[in-house]
Amino acid sequence: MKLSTKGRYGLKAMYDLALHYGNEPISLKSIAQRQGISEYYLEQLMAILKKAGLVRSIRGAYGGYLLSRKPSEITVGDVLRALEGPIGLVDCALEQEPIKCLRYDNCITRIVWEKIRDSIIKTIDSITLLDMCNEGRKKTKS
Amino acid sequence: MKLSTKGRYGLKAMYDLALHYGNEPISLKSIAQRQGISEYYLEQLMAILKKAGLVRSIRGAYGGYLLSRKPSEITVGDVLRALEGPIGLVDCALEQEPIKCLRYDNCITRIVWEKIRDSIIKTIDSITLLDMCNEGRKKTKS
DNA sequence: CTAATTCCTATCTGTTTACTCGGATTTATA
DNA sequence: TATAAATCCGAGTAAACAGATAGGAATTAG
Repeated sequence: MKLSTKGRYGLKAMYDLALHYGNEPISLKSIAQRQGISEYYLEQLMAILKKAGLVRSIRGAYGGYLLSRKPSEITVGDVLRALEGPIGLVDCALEQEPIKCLRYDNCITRIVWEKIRDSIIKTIDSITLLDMCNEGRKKTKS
Repeated sequence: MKLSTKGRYGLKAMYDLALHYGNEPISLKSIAQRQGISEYYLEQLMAILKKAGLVRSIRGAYGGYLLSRKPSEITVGDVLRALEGPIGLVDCALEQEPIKCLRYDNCITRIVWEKIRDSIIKTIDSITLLDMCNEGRKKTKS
């Protein structure tokens, strides 16, 4: 039941961008260094996030990445869906286009997976990048 | 964010055993056939469930497996923990013995993973095998 | 004694993950 | 305009893992 590094690293990177929201674009290299991630690998994740419309990029010297919306308007769910695909612990209980096996209609375990999925969705859709930034500020104060 | 077949198949098997609770032991072969699972593979899962104390076995002809407690006293969480290990989407946010990286104390994303984990835990610990049986009865009636 | 069954351990194969690399393109600035 | 700093793009790879298979020993009801 583990998340891949896509989701893990991706949220770190998005949080990093959120902390710098409003300033100049942030380079891949600096994000990778701060967050302890392989730069080359992160590059691929940013491409996915860009395609999903969560970040935009500026090429060339002094270029980098920016959030394409305010931190308050990007949820953890947005990030995870972009990187990990539709939410769900099993293919027959994905939030979108569940893959129906032969036993689909009579399957009781499926109902369990759907309940778990819904609790995950409720949580990830309720946390924004801004929430995370505020949480971070609380920490450094104390 | 996918569950392995351990958890998937394991819960199916446990549900199957719950449906037959109170009767003679159920053979691996019959569970595998009803649930559409490889018999040999299921064997390994049952060994894990047995070691975890969730089922007991009777060897020899006409032997098989039985729940070691009443369906009302076994939760989905019990089954998943036995088969998948401590709950958590990332190693630094496991419910038991989280693996602390260097950034552990200052890591904000970790807090997110913990919230998701807690919502999963709340759900899986609130559903028992009996609940699943009742759900199944509802379905066949309608 | 026989057939049915669990128990135990080992092995295999395909897929996925996480990462690396090389080079093309863009662009701010000196 | 030259240069360095970036993003962009596609390919390749090693290790880990999932899922399954197999063979044979031990147990037991009939």
